[in-house]
Amino acid sequence: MLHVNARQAGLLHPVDMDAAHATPGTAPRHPDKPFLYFIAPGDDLGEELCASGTNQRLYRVMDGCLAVYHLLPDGRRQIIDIAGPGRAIAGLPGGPDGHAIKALTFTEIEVLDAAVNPALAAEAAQEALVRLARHAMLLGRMNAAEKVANGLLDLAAQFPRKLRQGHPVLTLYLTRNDLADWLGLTVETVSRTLNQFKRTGMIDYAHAEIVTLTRPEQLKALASGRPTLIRNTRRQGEHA
Amino acid sequence: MLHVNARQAGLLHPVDMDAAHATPGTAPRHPDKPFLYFIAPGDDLGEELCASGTNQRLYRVMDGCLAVYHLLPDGRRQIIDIAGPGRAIAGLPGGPDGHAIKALTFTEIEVLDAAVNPALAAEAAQEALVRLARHAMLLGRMNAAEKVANGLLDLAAQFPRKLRQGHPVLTLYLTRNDLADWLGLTVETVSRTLNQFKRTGMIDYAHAEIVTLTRPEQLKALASGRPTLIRNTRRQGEHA
DNA sequence: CGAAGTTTTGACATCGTTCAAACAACGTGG
DNA sequence: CCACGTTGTTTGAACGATGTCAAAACTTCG
Repeated sequence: MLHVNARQAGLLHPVDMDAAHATPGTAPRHPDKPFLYFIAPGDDLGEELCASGTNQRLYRVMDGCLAVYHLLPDGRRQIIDIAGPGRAIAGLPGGPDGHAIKALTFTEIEVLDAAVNPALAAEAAQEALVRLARHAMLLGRMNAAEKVANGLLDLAAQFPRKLRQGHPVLTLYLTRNDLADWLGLTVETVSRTLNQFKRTGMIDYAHAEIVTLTRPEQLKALASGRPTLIRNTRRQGEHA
Repeated sequence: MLHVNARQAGLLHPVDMDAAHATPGTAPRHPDKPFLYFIAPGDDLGEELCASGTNQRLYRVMDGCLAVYHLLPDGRRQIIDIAGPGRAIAGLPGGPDGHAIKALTFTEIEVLDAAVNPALAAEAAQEALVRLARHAMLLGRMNAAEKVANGLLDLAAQFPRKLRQGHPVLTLYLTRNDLADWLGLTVETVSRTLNQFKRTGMIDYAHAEIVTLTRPEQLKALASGRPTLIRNTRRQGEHA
């Protein structure tokens, strides 16, 4: 039997393996019409798919998980956004400033031409902007615990989830490494923070990739950036 | 005689003081037509100006400098973008996720309705997205020196500048505090980094707000995130 | 001159990174 | 079914970059 681990299969979302294994990189046959596409975990949406010439592409995630990221010549990586089912993201025209997009699990996307769907394109840009601005706040002004709390809540909101004993259960399509590159931390710090959350009872997990949010309210309090009652001494970026 | 310091007046850009002092917050009389507007340093573009009802506003900076920022309930601030002459930025509809915009010097803007200029709106959104993505990389994956180098080069590119002895001269409309909130650092670190750049001859300044880039190439090298020849040991966010 | 705000500098603390190693999960090939 | 390699996660110990706190030096301006 073919083994597929929780992260890849998503547990909640079994996929058609044959379709998922279709080689990516093949240009859609009818670029003007919606086109369904399957991507395997780890695969990049290549240049061909990302932007063909001048006309900008739009991707709607039907199922699975995409990561939009940038690389430094150096090798450092920053994941700009994580997109789950329902999200539409724009493939910026390539070049040095063009971002790359990668699937974190078996993912089904709909490929559209931005010129054909200006309204959807505008909406996608708007949402990306709002999310990125929030993320900049996170990257520039939050500490490790706040970052991880925000990350978990974002993922919980984006990915369909079951309740287990009344608590939201979340399948992480991101590895600790992905989380680190998304939240501007290192793998070790992410791991330590998650384990700290587990010890204090805010979350729970047996397998690294399946997390139960046992105290979402506490996570929300941490994530919100509200002043803590217990004397918040922080000064970084503080304004009267 | 009226005294105006270098930061406020911009030295290179004398402004009509009477016009500049016009009280902000007054709604444009013809929202559908381009409308010129003057803002004094420190003034926020209020709700009235930022977004009137459902129709989104667009601002084109004619002269001066705007900062787009977010606040945490906490008081922490993150400046999302700095916009100089020529830049067009969108005023997102208010609400908890709506950003605030503030003038850092006497600033003249043109107020447009996004619905009336969809092309310009799309272009502004696109540029904002590209810049924000770059900034996320900076915030999440760069050290203090790289951040400051990038900040200086960005400002040098955005603001009209003279050459002094062949070197670009830059008027900082941002205080050290603004720089810190933009780059995800503290005032002290910004100050120390700038002084370090001065000591090593990459930049020079007598007044804190007028900076000469004496070795732009070195700044660019620092800012680029290229692996240094002298054994770069960094590992954070690194990928083969 | 004196008050207020900004920048700089120093001493010290700390959070997050670095480095190293053990551990766990998974898949492959014998 | 088991040994083994690979990849991801966890943990510990030490270090260091950057934040924090405090105060002095400047600048601006009344």
